[in-house]
Amino acid sequence: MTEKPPVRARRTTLADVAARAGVSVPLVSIVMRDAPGASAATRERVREAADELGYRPDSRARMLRRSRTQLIGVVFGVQHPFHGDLVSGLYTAADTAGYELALSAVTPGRNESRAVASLLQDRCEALVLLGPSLPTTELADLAARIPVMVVARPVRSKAVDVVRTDDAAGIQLAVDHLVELGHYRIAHIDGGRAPGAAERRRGYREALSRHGLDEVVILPGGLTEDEGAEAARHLLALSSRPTAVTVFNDRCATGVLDVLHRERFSVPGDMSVVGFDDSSLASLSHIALTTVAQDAERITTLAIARAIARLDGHDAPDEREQVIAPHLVVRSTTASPDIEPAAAPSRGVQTFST
Amino acid sequence: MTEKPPVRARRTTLADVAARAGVSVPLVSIVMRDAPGASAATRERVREAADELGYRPDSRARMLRRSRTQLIGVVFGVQHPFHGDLVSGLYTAADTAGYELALSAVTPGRNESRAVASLLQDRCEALVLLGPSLPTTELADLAARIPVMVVARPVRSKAVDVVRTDDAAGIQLAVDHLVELGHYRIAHIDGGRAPGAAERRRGYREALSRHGLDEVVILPGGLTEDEGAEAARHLLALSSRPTAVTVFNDRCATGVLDVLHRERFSVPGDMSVVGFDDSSLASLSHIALTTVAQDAERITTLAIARAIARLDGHDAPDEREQVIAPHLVVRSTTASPDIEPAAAPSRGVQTFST
DNA sequence: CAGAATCTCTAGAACGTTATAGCTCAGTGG
DNA sequence: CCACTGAGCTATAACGTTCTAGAGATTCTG
Repeated sequence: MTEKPPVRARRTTLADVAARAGVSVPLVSIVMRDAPGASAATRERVREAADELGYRPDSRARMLRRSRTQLIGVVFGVQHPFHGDLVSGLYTAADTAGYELALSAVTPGRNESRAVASLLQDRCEALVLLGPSLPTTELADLAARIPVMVVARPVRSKAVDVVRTDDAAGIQLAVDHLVELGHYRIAHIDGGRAPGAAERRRGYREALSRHGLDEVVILPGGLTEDEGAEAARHLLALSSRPTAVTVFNDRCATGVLDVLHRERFSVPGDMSVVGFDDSSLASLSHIALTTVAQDAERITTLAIARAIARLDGHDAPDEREQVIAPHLVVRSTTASPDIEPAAAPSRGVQTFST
Repeated sequence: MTEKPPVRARRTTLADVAARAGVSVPLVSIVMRDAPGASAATRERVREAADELGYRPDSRARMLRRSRTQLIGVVFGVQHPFHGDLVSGLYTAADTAGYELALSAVTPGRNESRAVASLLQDRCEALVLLGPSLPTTELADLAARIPVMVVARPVRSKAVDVVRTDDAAGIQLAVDHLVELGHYRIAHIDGGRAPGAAERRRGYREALSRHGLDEVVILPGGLTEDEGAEAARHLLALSSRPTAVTVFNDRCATGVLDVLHRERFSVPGDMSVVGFDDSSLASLSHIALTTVAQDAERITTLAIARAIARLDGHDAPDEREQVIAPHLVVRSTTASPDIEPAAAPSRGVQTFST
């Protein structure tokens, strides 16, 4: 019995610290929580003992004892770059409100139902779902058990709260910008069945009609670079070619840009391009995509605030769906259609190649 | 006292199920865990009661009572796309081994220390750190408390386990491929202080000398598209221009490609480019980057297996550092340098622009 | 100086689960 | 008829924390 392989010394607990400091267990708890009820001298002594033993509170036991777990569950897609921005924002919002976050990822081998189930086992008090693809009925069922915040997807059910960008207004900003520059043949590359795509399509139509333009050109696109590239080829094949295009998102727009470059079109000389998301892609200096920025910070702040309001019993029905205004970030892929770029070797090449 | 605002019905517990089924609490526990010690008839009855009440086990209480939490903590960067692949792999590996994962993200406002601290509070049994930037001493301190697996970064300390790709071998694969195609002026764009960069640099040097090539060209690069673009401009300005280049990672390589296209260079006609990571970027049809693929599935499987081995008390010192062989994915950005592409309008343009 | 208020601390119970030990009852073998 | 076995179930005690109630000491108040 000289060797005990997995000896794994028991974690130090409040009881260990209490014994070392010569006080009771609850008093140590009081000190560790900075709760009132201990003298300064004792606090000092207890803290010292805790440090010496390397004490770390056990959040499982803590949450078990408290009625409130102060835990908000987040379901996010591990592939989607914009979810990264949202998760960052959620962390800071939750932190300032004194809540913790429990992350549960959706991966190719782990669907949303599993992700949600694990968060329910962890006894989260509320759930934040980023761009969920669960059917509305399941979302409603879930919301019967626990407050549910859906981010970046419109949901018809009244059971769940929604925080999302005003997609229609975003595209309208883009069209306004293009019209102001002098464009009047403006196309839209679509996101298909993706969350928000229908709204953006609608915004495009409305903006055009508001400006008295009737040449509606909607091309099937998608969420990825490949789908954008495909759409761009169709765009260039049109008989009366538009001078500008609004694209469902930045990834898709990057695919469009790539095809334009390969086909020797100058951007923005021959074609202005506007994306959507203001993802890290867009701000890259060699892409410099003009794009519609979603206010991730505001979205996440509101989602957390609303979740906490629900937990506190404040149900404001008028805030069930919060639609956040986006803003336009103008970079280098948009310009007036009639101005010939001063030093644009590509312009000549385009003439050469057509 | 007619209204109780946050009434929030208490979760159903084992006791509720037990009362409904007319049995004791421990028996319900036995049934829910599929443990031996209950008759088939009783199991049926208990399960029925549990379903009716919508019972969900409380993982906090469960983990508190068990000595083992069966929980592995993962620290990952929310920005880094490759971490997404790794997280996916970790989920499936942990799942098949009967472990749960606790995710903790590193964001601009949440550093690695905080991410680790929160996992320690959750009483994870082991930690998996993806490409951590913590100093070696802190990693060693951490490893004194809990088994630590470092993924995708070489660490000198013997305290932590490491699972990583053989970066040097990866670049050597790339160089071998290029030499085979007939290249002999091959440059390398560097990753600076990034994890793995030093190894890749070394692999480049060794591969060149193995092939008897002495024209070592190492250009400062980085992890991002912008840094790749910058490096590409330096590359093109070289007096005796290389015909091929190996780049630190795919993002950086994308920046290189973009500058090459803008400057009217044909890829692979005028310049072959090889990336590293086989990220989703590389496989996009309009980029089609030849690249060195890291075996994410194998890396994650080994990391989980090793963590569990540690927990079971098996410490195999010879497996402290596991170096995984990468493989080359050949796409369309590499070709022989002397073959003029058949239909390459850009070739003429390049001549035109130089 | 009595009584009240305040401060500092402790005892004990509780959160929801599971491990351990023990109970009951049928069946079995001597 | 008794001891024994084993299956099926229950009582009790933990896990580590925090809440409630209250004890003892000190200070304040009139």
